Amino acid sequence: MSHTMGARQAQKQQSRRGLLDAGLRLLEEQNLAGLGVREVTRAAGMSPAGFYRHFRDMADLGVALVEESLASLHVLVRSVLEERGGAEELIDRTVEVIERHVSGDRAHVRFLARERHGGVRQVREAVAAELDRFAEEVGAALALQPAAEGWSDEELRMLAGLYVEHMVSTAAAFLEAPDADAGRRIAATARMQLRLVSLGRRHWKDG
Amino acid sequence: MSHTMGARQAQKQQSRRGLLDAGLRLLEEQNLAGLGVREVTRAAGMSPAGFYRHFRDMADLGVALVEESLASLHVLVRSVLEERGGAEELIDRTVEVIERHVSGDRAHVRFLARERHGGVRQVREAVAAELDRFAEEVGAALALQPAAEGWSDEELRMLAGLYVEHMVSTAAAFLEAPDADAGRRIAATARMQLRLVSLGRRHWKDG
DNA sequence: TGTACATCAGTGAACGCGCGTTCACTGATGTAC
DNA sequence: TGTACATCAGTGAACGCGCGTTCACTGATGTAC
Repeated sequence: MSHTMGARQAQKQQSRRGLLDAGLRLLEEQNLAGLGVREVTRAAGMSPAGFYRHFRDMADLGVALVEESLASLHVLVRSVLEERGGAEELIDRTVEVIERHVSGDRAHVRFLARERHGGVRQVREAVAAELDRFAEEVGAALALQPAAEGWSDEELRMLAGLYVEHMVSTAAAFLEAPDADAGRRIAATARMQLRLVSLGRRHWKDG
Repeated sequence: MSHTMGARQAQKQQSRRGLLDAGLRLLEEQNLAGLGVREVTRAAGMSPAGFYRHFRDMADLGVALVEESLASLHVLVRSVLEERGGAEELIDRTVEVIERHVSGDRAHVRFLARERHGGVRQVREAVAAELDRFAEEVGAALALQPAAEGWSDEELRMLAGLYVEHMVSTAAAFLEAPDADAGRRIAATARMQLRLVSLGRRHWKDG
């Protein structure tokens, strides 16, 4: 990954990207478990044997895709958490950011949704581990807010989990939206749901 | 399905069940898209060609599994909706029912979680349609509660959607729980989340 | 009840095919002097 | 800078294998009389 990379390494990186991109594209319409070495190399314009210079097998390629999928999600979460402003604007921005992310990086989001409960254990575990890290990150950010006064770690984790789950299922819903109108309805629903959660949060320490 | 079924039809039904059961078992560890005709018939003790007396192809078998998976989920939703009692007991019972359902019908629940965003369009659409029906059913039940006074249809649908999503993700979490202790933590978190949603609901019409 | 014919769930063999993986290879890139 | 050797990403052919699907069949069940 160093910038002092020889021509050979640079070419190898490029081939690897070619395989990952071809895989990602093919995975929009099928499962990782059903994806073949020959299929990916064909789509990437490489001979089948070449695959093994980059990955041990398909699961290995899958794990690499999880890593880059979640790297891009990390950017999203950060940008939501760094938002400032009142609760309403924060909710609007959050839903906007999710929608934009899904439309800008469809393939990665679809891959995550599909393989999160998919048939390849290593990949499932990689996704679960990363989502847990998100929830932690979100929990840490929540802890810094004044509204979190008096909340225990457990309570913060539970709230963070609720937000992460909501984010994931909203993203999945956007993914399936057949047209712009459906997208608008999903966004409206997601905003209301976040508002309801926000209300619950505000009154958590009342009763 | 009539009780006046000849021996021939009864045997055919039994073979069909054998295929469905074998498929369901194999699908605990892999995707529908990766499941083979030969694999299923082998597990069911039938010759490969026999498969075609029952299903057109694997997607067809998958759709049949969605139907029975959701029939069993329907029972669960009904039993939750028919609960009476205070909010706290209702929440406790809901989480209990979900946990019991997951441990009693693991294979069906896993199948739904896996194929909901899986690689077979027909199956994905069947699952989505059924989950929508659930949300409607839940919404209709919510509308009958005194707490729903003044709520618009849209608001009720949004709340029902939140509950259904929460149910699904809680079920998926139970599925992955490695031991009883993890199960207890998941249940505790789910209860708190439902309590928070319940609070939000109570104050929805305040502001 | 008995007989003759019809139905059809399940069989077993056969087909052509694409798969994952291996192997010795080639030739461009890298390195030592 | 030039030369001789080493490295190694990618090739193309080959392998054995299990796949989905078809087909003519068998024999138990169903039906008509």
